[in-house]
Amino acid sequence: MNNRDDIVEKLKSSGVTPTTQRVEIAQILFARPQHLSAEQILEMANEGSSTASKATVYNTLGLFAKKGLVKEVIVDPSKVFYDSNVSRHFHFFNTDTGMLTDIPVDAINFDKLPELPEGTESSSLEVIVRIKNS
Amino acid sequence: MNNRDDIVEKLKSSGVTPTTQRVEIAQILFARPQHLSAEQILEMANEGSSTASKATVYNTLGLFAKKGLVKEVIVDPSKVFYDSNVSRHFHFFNTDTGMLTDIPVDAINFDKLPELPEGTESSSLEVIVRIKNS
DNA sequence: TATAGCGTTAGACAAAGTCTAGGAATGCAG
DNA sequence: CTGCATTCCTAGACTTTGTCTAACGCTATA
Ligand SMILES: [Mn+2]
Ligand SMILES: [Mn+2]
Ligand SMILES: [Zn+2]
Ligand SMILES: [Zn+2]
Repeated sequence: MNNRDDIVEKLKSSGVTPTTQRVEIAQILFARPQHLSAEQILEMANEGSSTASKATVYNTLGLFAKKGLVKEVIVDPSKVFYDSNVSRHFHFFNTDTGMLTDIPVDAINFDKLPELPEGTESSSLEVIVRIKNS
Repeated sequence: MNNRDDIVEKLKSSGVTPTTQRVEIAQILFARPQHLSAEQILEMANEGSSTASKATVYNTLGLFAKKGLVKEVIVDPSKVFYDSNVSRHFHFFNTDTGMLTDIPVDAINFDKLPELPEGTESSSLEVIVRIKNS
């Protein structure tokens, strides 16, 4: 999922018109499974010759999230992380370093889960293990 | 844990000097198990005759969190919730309403948990079930 | 009464994110 | 080709949550 054409296809098949800026941002995100903040993506998008404005980066990340291309991870009170790994998994968050790392889905097993409140449906189940350097 | 004297005792026994403002904020929080944002607490603290500044509210919440009197819950990208229930439990977060509700500890059971990365120790294990109205 | 230490305060400041209004690109219809 | 509608992008103003600073208050102790 690395070259420009694959990315264009990926966007199209999610119903996202592949504009220059969106493809650029997608290339940054989908280069590998990773957790990036909007500000990091903005900076990376403006390193090479191509550019993208702050508004476009935020709009695009919002759009990608809505289309299921990335997942928002909310663990740091000061910024949202965008996760290019949308398969089911969990997270370690190191509060000393601010680093977010994956916990593979099979490293955790539930043998009991709660019933949802009346009139609601689940949109995600997140497990966050907060860690610190010992 | 409701009258002024109990609260003063609770603060003292956690090593927190019970100043007027801290007692006021503690009374708001410990009236019942609840999830309040800093802005809500600031507003509530300034409803009656007593007052507390923004800086003091944030300082106090940070101090309470450090002393284990409240727990910060990070689920909403725009604000931190302070949880006056510090016993082990988990959360539903309704993304439609912004409401945070408790999941009792015994409603979830793990039969497998991940090993921590080298050189780290766990400071908390959070489960957040994001829900929406159906 | 002097001094020290801690706590509180107003308001400036910082950082993440949103919004607005206009301009650029694109894709048709005439 | 030209005009027009639609979608997208953009700079920069703005909002919100939270932090910081510098001065001031309060209390205890000598
Ligand atoms: Mn924040
Ligand atoms: Mn935010
Ligand atoms: Zn991840
Ligand atoms: Zn709770």
